[in-house]
Amino acid sequence: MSGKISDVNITTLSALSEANRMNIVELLRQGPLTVGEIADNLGLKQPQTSKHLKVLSDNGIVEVQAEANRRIYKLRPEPFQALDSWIQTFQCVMQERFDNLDAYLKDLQKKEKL
Amino acid sequence: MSGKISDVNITTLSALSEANRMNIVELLRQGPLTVGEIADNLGLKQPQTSKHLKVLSDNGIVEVQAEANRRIYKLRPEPFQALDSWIQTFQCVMQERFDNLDAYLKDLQKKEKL
DNA sequence: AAAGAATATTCCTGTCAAGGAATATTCAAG
DNA sequence: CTTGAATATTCCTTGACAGGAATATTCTTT
Repeated sequence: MSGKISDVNITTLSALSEANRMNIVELLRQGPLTVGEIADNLGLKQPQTSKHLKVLSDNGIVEVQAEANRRIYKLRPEPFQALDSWIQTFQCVMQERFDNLDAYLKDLQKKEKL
Repeated sequence: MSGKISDVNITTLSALSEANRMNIVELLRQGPLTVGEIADNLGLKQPQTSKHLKVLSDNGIVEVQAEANRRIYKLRPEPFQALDSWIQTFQCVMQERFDNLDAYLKDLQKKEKL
C-alpha cells in the first residue's frame, strides 16, 4: 500500500545520508552546476565528486545535461516532493501533546486484566 | 551557519536509511509500542530490534519509558520537525519551472566571453 | 590527427554497520 | 531466592561503501 512510497524514500535517504552528497545537494539547491564547480566549491576531488553524483543520479535526486565538455547537474524535484509528503504523515508526531504514552499505559493495563 | 541543521539531519537520515529502522519508525507513527510488539509486528528478532531501537534512540528519533519489565518506545517530535523545516528549504526545487537550466547556460556563455 | 580539458570508471584497500547466536541484565511472581 | 519473561549486550563474520590513485573516455581546439 504505502510500500512504494517508503521504498522511494529509503533510497533517497540513504543517498542523502552521506556528508559529501548532502553538501552537494545543498549546494545544488542554489542552482545547477558542473562537476568541476561542485568539486571546487566543496573541496572534493573530481573522481569522488563524479562518483557521488552518480549515486545521486542513480537515485533520481539529480539529473545531468551534457553541454560540450561539461556535465551540468541539477536537482530533480520529485524526491524532495516525495520526502515532503512522507514527512507530512508524521504531523501527529510533530504536534505531540504528551498524552500518547498515558493512553498507551491505560490500554496496557486493560489488556493485562485478561 | 546552517551547519548544525545539516548535521542534525544527516544523523537522522542515516538512522532512517535502513529498511528495518524505517519500518520501526513508520510503525511507531501510530503510537508507542514495546520492543516485543515491534519485533512481532515486523517479524524481527528481539536482539536486532533492540539494536535498531538503540540506534534510533542514540539519534534522538525515539525515546524510552521503562514500565516494569517492558520498555515502551515512542517517536520524538524534534527530528521530524527538523527534517520538515530542512525540506522546506527546497521549495524552489520542488516548484521547478524548467527555466533554471536555461538561465545557467546563458550565464555560462557570459563567463566564457571573458 | 594531436593535445589538452572535463568528466567517468576501475581497482584496491580499509572501515563500518548489520545479522546470527549466545549470553547478560532486569524485573515480577511464586 | 529461584524461575521465567522481557530486553539489552557482546562477539563474530560478512558485505557494502567511501576514498586514493591511476586510467579511460569524450569533446574542443588547433
